[in-house]
This record gives sequence, C-alpha cells and structure tokens, in this order.
Amino acid sequence: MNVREAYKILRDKGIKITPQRQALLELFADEKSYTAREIAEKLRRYYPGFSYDTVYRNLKLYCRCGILTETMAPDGVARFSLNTGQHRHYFTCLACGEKVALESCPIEENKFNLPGKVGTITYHRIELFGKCAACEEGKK
Amino acid sequence: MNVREAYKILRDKGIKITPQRQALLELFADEKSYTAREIAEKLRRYYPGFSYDTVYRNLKLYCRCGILTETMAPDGVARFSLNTGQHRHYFTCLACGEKVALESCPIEENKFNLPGKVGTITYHRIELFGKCAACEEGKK
DNA sequence: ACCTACATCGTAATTATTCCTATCTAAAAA
DNA sequence: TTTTTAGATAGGAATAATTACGATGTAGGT
Repeated sequence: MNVREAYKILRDKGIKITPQRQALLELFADEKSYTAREIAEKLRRYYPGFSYDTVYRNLKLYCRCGILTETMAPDGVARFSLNTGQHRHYFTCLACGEKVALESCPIEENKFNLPGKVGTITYHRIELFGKCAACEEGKK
Repeated sequence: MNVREAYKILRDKGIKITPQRQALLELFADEKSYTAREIAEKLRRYYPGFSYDTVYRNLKLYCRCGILTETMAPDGVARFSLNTGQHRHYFTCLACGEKVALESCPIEENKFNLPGKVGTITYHRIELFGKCAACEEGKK
C-alpha cells in the first residue's frame, strides 16, 4: 500500500476526497507511524482548526478501507501507519535504530505450540530487540 | 512468584503492609490478570471507599518490586498479573482474564526464520490476546 | 502510648478518544 | 440555475483510564 493506491481505493469506494482527507493521507507518504496527536499537530501547522474529530474519524475510515493499520503501543497510545497488506513484526537494533521486518508472521504460519486452552487469537504483539549484524561487526 | 513470596519481598524492602495492600495483593492469588477497574470493583465490595489512587499507586509499586507485571491489552487498557520471574509468554483471554502460558519460547527454540540482518536478540516481547477455549464454548 | 514517615481518601486534573450538533459543501435533482 | 440532500467538518462537550494533590489517617519503630 502506498498513497497512490490509497487514492484509488477511495475513488473505487466512492468516498469523498476532501482537502482534510488528502492532507491526512499525504502525511503517511514517508511510511512512518504516527499517533493521533502527532498527526493533529502536523496538520494544524498548515491548517489551523483541523478538528480531532476529523483526525480520528478519518483514521478509522482509512483503517476500515485497509489503507492504514492501527497498533497499540506499550504506553497505551494508538499508532497508525500505512497497511503493508500483510502484518509484520520487526526486529529493532538498539545500537543504530534500524528496523528489520521478519519475513513472515510465526502466528500465521502456526510456528507456535499453542496449549489447548487457547481458543482464538484475535491480537498479538511480537517485538524483537537487540543488535543488528552490521553493528555487531563494528561496521557502523 | 506467588503471594507468599510477595510478602517477603515487601518486608525485606521495608515497605509497609497496609490492609489495602494486603487486599490488593491477595486478589492475584488466583494467578489471573486484571485491569485496574476490575481490581477496584472487587476491592470495593468488601472495602467501600477503596481509592483509585491507592489501586494505581500500589499496582505500580508492586510492578517496581517485581511482584506484578503490566501488559497493555489491544484496547489500550493495562492488565496486571503476578510476575512469574521465569521467561514465559502468555495468551490472555480478554473475556475472562485467564492467562495461559506457552509451553516454550519460540525465540529460544529458534522457531523464527530470522533475516540475516538480525544479529543478536537481547530482548523480546511476545503477547497473545483473544478468547480462551472455555469462553468460546460458553462454559463461563 | 507516642512520633513520624508514609498511605489513604476524596477529588480534581490530565490525556486519549468518542460523541454531539450546528454548519458547511459538493453533487444530484428539479 | 436553484433546491435538495447526503455526507463532512469544526468546535466543544462527554467519557474513560490514569495520575496528581491536599488533608487526614495509620503502621511500625521508639
């Protein structure tokens, strides 16, 4: 998913593309993740009066359309980012900050030996931290 | 960690054991996880006037002492449970709060297909949420 | 029994998120 | 073109989780 594809989805679904919706969507062109507060602050620099209601309403709209995904950070604040299509888990290097995506989701691939008491998994979080190969070899 | 060990930690650290702290701690004897709201409601049945301030302050205190651990559920509400000390990952039922431990750690067992750019994993977090088998069958 | 540092209560403040209503806008209908 | 209408927005109030605060209470040592 990228911003261009997102516009196509909106057109196909007959969803009005308002200036607010454009501005909000364009923020995600850098493929980073943002909190609702961060988004509102950025938008208000150029568009004073941009309402929180509008921010949240359209973030949720984009999530329903599959354009964005929402994840809950450990501090309890929601973060939004472009939907990569498949969900991803990341290894984060604590030395250089680089994020490395895992090639697949171990939950989807049934790599876990789940006890019988587990019924259905509706949400999961897998986060890996450490030192990337380059940092270990002193190449950075 | 169990409730008896928790009392020892509190004594060793010279932390006052008040009736409120006792009541709060005893709730975790069943080894389930609870939200702050659930805890406050339970306590107020027997102890009207139990303050939210006291609930949160002591939950955080117990977390700092290593007695409890806090995890963030997908809805952004924190859940607390006894700290097992050992390296375990859990499935948490969002309907009844039951925690089911995974039998092994998939990281330690090398179940993950890690990209070459990943060097060494020094910390990881794996949290599963959903509905346990009993809740799915309506047995609770 | 008496101090005193720390706990608690009751409540107010804070923060993220959702809801409400009047207003606005763009497209369809007349 | 004018009117209608469905949907969108602004602004602020409401809600819910969490944290902070001042006055009062109490556990544990002396």
